[in-house]
Amino acid sequence: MKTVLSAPRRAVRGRGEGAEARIVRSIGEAIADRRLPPGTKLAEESLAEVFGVSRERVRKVLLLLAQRRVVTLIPNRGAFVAKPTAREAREVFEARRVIERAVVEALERTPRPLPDEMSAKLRAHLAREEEADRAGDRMALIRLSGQFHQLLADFAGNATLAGILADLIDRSSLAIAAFERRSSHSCSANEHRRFVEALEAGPPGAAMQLMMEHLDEVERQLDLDARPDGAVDLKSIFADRT
Amino acid sequence: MKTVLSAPRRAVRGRGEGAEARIVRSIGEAIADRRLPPGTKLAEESLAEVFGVSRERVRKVLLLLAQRRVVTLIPNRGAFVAKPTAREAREVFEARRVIERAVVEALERTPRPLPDEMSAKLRAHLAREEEADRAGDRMALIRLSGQFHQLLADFAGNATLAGILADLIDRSSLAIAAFERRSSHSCSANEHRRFVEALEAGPPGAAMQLMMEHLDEVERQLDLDARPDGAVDLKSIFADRT
DNA sequence: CTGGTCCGTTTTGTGCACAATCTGCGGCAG
DNA sequence: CTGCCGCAGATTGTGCACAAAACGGACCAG
Repeated sequence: MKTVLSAPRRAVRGRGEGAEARIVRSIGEAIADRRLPPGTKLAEESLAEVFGVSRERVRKVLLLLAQRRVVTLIPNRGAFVAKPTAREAREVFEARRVIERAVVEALERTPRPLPDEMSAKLRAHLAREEEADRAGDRMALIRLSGQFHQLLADFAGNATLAGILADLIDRSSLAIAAFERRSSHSCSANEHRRFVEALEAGPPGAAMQLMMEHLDEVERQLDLDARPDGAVDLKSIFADRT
Repeated sequence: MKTVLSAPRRAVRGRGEGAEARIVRSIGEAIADRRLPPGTKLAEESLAEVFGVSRERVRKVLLLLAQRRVVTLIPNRGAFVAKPTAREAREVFEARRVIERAVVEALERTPRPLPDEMSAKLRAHLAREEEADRAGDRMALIRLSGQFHQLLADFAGNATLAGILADLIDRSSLAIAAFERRSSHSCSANEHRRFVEALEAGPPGAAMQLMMEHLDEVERQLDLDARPDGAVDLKSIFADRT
């Protein structure tokens, strides 16, 4: 008699091998999309209910997200969507410039014309961005904008760097959510298209130039001198009083 | 009557707020020092006993280390000291070049002469490296070598980048442990001293040049064409057989 | 009205017990 | 002798129960 074949047990709500990865992605996307603004409390019980898993699984997920600095864990208080400081925001953008410079350098080293697959994926992505732009779907535009940079990093061929950049992109979203000016309307789609065109047919260095300006532009649209909502730093306000 | 002041409860073995951080550091250092070579099994029960904490705390620590790619978690098999592939090793060194280039650029932008504190700390560190070198204390030399790069990153003033580099340095240690040539003797102390001298008094760009050569040299001392111990890639060996 | 204390409720933290899975060894059929 | 099956022991995974801590409102004194 054979041992009972272990029946595949996937259908159960929220279980299985990749359940944690799924929840991490789900929460991560919600944060990147700004559906969960910085400072939002992430109660374990609620999340467990929403995703149909046990509380300890949620706890594990929150620990992972905290490691990526996307959520902040305060002992005995719980988990909150991270609210970066102005300093941290600047550092994140600086780090992005450092890494994306290397990404673009790698891309500029690939022989022209670009491989068909790369070119096709880039153009398909641009199309989706412009589609979202026309439709006025701001949320989709934000997500796609991040994915564009991620796509470039993937093509650069260094998975380690790409992984680091992925975190930084998520944290950029957080910084933008925390410091965005009321009036700002980043037309990333446009700048992305110009970058791809420069990469495919521009003179050497043109793509790099555009990318650096693009990143500067995104950062410049933030109001990094203002304090993030409700987090007035009393210490700095009274620092020079006697 | 006031509420009872919460008595400090630190003395208990392994407990308290920072217990996990302590264990993470402890295991991290052991790995960086190569006392725990790649592939070593990290059994939960044993670690719990060693550090005098419960198994679930160890479990949490292992999850954190896994996130940093310093240990590998295999479902239902346990935790092992990570054994990087040759490709991953190359990627890590590439990523280090990218980040440390930015670090050195920042350092070269600081006005000369260097601030006293920076200069003093660098020289103190060099002294310790040379001391370890003379004493033939290879383990200390390895640890100090990593700390040197960490020190530079801290001075560069971007804590985010410094944190990313910290992970990469740990992973470099793993790569070195996995791929080091028998005969290699990296005289990092020497190269570090020359770098500091160039940074303090050399012409612009000299320090950068030395740092890039130094990183290349470290990577070149690895045998990245050999397979890591015992992990023969059967697929590639039989790839061209019919 | 202000400030403070107390206490019930809610939320987070931790240990424990049990379930699931893997590993190694011994026995047995061919 | 070889290969396979199955069992025993050890190790990891997960849910649960309880402990600890924080929040919020009520109450009260000044």
